[in-house]
Amino acid sequence: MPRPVNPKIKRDPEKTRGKLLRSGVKLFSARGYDGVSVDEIVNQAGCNKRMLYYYFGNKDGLYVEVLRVVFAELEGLEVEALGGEVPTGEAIRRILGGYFGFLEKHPEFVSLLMWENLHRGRFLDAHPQLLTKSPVIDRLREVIDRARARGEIDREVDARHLLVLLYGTCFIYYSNRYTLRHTMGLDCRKPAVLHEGLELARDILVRGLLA
Amino acid sequence: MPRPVNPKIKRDPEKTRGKLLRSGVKLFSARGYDGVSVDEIVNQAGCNKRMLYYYFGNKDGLYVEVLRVVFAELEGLEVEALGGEVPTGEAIRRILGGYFGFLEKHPEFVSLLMWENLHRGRFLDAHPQLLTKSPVIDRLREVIDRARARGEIDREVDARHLLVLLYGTCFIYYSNRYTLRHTMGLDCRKPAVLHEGLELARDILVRGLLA
Amino acid sequence: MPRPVNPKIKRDPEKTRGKLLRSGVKLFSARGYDGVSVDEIVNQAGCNKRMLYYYFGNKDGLYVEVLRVVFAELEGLEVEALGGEVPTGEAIRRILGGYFGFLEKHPEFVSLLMWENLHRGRFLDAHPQLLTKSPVIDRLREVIDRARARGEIDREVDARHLLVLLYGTCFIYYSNRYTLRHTMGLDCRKPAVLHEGLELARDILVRGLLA
Amino acid sequence: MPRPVNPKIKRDPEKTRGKLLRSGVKLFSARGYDGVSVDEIVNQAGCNKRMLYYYFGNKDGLYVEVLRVVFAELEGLEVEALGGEVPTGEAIRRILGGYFGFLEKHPEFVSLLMWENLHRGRFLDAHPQLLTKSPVIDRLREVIDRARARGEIDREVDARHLLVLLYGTCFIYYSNRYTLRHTMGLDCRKPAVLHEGLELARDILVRGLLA
DNA sequence: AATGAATGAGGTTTCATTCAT
DNA sequence: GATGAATGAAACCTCATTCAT
Repeated sequence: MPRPVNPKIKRDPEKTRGKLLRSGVKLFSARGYDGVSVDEIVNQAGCNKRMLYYYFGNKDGLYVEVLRVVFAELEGLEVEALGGEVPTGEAIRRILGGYFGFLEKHPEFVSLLMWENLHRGRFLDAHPQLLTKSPVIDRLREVIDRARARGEIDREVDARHLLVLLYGTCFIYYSNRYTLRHTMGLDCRKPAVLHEGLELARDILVRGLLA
Repeated sequence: MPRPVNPKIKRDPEKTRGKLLRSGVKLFSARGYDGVSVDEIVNQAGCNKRMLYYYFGNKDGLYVEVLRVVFAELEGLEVEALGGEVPTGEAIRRILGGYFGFLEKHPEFVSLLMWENLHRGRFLDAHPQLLTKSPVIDRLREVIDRARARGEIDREVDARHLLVLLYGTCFIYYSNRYTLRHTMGLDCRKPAVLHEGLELARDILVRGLLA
Repeated sequence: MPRPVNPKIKRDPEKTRGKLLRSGVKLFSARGYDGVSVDEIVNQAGCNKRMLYYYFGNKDGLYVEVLRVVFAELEGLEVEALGGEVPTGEAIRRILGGYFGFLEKHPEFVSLLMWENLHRGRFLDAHPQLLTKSPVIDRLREVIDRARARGEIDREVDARHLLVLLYGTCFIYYSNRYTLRHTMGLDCRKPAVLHEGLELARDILVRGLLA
Repeated sequence: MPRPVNPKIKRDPEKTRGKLLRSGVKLFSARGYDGVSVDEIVNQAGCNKRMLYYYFGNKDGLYVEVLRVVFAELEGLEVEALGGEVPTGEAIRRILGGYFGFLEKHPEFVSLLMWENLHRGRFLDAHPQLLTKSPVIDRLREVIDRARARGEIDREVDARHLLVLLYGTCFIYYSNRYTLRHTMGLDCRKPAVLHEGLELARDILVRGLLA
């Protein structure tokens, strides 16, 4: 009598590795490197503790992979929409809208970026390829150049600093979500509040650049 | 007969408490709640471990005191400069300059605020008085009202969102110091870079508001 | 009603440290650094695991202290008996007897010396003061000089190599106790066997030196 | 129809087994049973961990095979040179020279013998055939008998103890290589030092036996 | 007010071994 | 004959906290 094929596939390397990685993303972004124990990660992943070391070497190794995966989400930030004949104001509006949308959709990105800054770039310095130069900068520089050629902008504008201005305007709504409630009385979990912030930023920054 | 006061006071409660508090500020801001051990704090403070429990109850207690002390530094943020007849543009310029100056002088404030946001306001929720509403908001509202009355501003502007815009513009240069190096190629430790950022922000935001 | 004085003294630092040290001597000599776990040591010492780290820093720290204590037993090896007017042959006999007696009384010394040699002097290189130059060498050199002056020895004899010869003759009976049973059929646990070895060594080495 | 033999043999059982064995010899002799992990052995052997269990059952099994191989090297110790008409003094000189040469050429033998003694013959007791009685003893007994018959030796000499004396004299230079540097100031890695030791031993032991 | 000694739980990592293919 | 995946136990060490003085 032939032994029936076991329907439970027990050995599935990619699945185990993937579950560990997803648990890592979730927990590390929520509580930071020091706030998460290896035990918690493997419990959440539903696998043996030894497997983490098998696939990632150690806790650091998993953390680096988590950063790699989450920071790679940046590639999903559309930048093509800036090319060609887009009017300058519209370009600025699109960048701001793009950042708000991206940060809204990727809270783990916000958190991990903050953890990394608090750790003084501890892991980024060891693995510089994890976070590369933003491709938006070059597009923004083109936008600025075109606008200056057309006379819409009447002075020199450093694309890097302008981008930081745009980015910081959006980032604060997600990074400081909890303290803004206390200091500004704004509940940044409400879509309406975020929308108000985005629209004010669009209004002022477009005017300010083109004035 | 009263015991004569020993001129050599060996026990100096305030000194010990103060040293613990300063060690806590330094270490908690640098490495966060989970990244610091009680042993490290008392070693840095040069006192016995038991003293921490004597003065602050436990690790949490010290942490809360650290937040209290550091967040209280906000009171040093001069806001009087906005009163009276300051022109609108100048007011915006002063707020931006004030934030840059404050964040530059209080790196522990930046860090602890970030830790607290990453912890979803864990300690702030339990101790709401640690971080109160910014007094700048009301001053800014007055500035806006005056400007609208004079016709310098031709639309409704929410003071809270405007302040977030101003604040976020400054905060990003300190909170994301390490990742901006990778993504924007900006070294925010250099005074010149910070100065460029401040001036661009002043230029664009003043124009944008008054346009 | 006054609370009676607790007769059980619970806090006795020197006792705890001492028990840890004695457990270390016993276990490390019996099974080597790698063969013993911290848990075993503290169980044997009857104290908490944390105490080992409190008193010795880590496993290495305890091991070094163990070496220090056991190697210091060498100081008990009497060397005064060689001074003065002792005849040359008697001096050699005394050294051999002294070594046999010492090794017999200090089996942990034999073991730890062997472990250390197998580890290529790993700990000794880091702590050279643990094992200093044998004071017997100088005494033996005097013995040789006197004997040469008297004409009892008719050639140059290097005291260092002569001492190794004496020492090796004794040491092998303790270091190779288990394999000598297989290769030579000698049970070195029996006092009679050791006595035979000592007497043959005395006979041959005294004759050989003075011939 | 017979399946044609594949000329490219990918599976080479003896090669894998041999590599594991050589890795075992190298690592076990250098760091002892407890100091080596199965992972290290298979990494050094360049094969899969499962292979160790396939060929040797478990870690113990490999260790026993390692002892077998290394202890079998003893057979290479020439003893024929003692036969026949060799003068007594020359026989002693040859045994000493033979031991020095053998120990020099087989450092793993020295180490594994020491590990085994430190483990109180743990593996030898379970596998007594690993280390058999030295054939040199019988030859030495013949030498002694002949010498006594010729009147060169004027007293009873136990061949076993004499051989331990010869052996211990040589062994100490290799077993205690590291501690002799500290206690005697002798660097036993230098050929000149070993040569001095051998010659002094020859001088004294031949004289002492024949006196 | 201040201290050194002590604790149990939990931290990260490595161990020898076996499973399923 | 050979492999990568998986496991539970145990390794060394650190944690926040409390006790007895």
